[in-house]
Amino acid sequence: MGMVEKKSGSEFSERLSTGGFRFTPQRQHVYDVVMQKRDHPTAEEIFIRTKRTMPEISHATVYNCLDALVKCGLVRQVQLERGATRFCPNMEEHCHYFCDACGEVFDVPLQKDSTTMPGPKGFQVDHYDIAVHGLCADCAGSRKK
Amino acid sequence: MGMVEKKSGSEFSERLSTGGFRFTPQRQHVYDVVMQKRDHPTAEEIFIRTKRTMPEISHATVYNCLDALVKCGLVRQVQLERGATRFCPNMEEHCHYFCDACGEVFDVPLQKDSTTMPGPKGFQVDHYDIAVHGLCADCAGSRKK
DNA sequence: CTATATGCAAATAGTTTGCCTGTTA
DNA sequence: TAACAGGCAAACTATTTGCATATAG
Repeated sequence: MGMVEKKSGSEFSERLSTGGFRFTPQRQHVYDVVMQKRDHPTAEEIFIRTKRTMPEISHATVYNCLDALVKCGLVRQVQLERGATRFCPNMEEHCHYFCDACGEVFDVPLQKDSTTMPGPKGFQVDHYDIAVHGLCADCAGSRKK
Repeated sequence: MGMVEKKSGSEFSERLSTGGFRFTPQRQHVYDVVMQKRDHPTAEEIFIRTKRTMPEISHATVYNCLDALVKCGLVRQVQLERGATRFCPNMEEHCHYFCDACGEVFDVPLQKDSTTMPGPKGFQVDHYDIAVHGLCADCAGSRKK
């Protein structure tokens, strides 16, 4: 489930150059790291994971890579709470159920259609960012006690 | 339009105590400041505005007040981009159209119904947080040139 | 060969914390 | 008169920037 499909090497660099960016091994590594685990890591977490296979990578480069990947539509960026931005490998239209107690994030695919609200005149929509806040089953359960 | 209705003094302190908080003049001031202008200020901006009528207020207190107000359902907190959290006086169900170019925020009321997607089993929804990213009319226009 | 990207370190937000004093209920 | 809230400054976390070097196209 969930079309978290990693782009092949050639499609990856094509996407980069279409976006006006060069291919670099750092960008490839950061991309690989984000696609590898289907969670919602912060830049710091991605930095740590990337260092495992590329110890010389720097903080600034990770931010730079992530920005490039976001601009090319290869990963998504989400703000679920105060503090660190998270990154998401799932480029399918979906929303995030976020547990305010434990921080767990669940991707839920979005059925088309529902998004037919008229916005401000002339607003050119790029993408939707839908988060549902609350308590996950585990946390809701343990609060009842 | 937009039910941005400021609570009366007594209703305000009642809301606070229901949430387990005490009434303080600082909380009142911060609340007044947020309700006064229908925009989406950051904590820093609220700090600056509050200082005008209450020069001795501190940074930490503004954060504390805002947290209390959010927990009591008196203001909303939104994360629209990397960086500072913004606060919103509009407690009506609505979504935010956010211009990625100039940072302008537009509130758009949400018609009920549309939100009938099944989430993760047992997830206890508290609230929805819907942002629409893109370019406002002005910014979309000036890019065409 | 040249624009773009990297690495490093320092700078800058944004937010939180600790500690002591003041105030609310 | 407790428990909670405020003020201040320092600590922390997240992100950005400047600059010299390296590298992709």
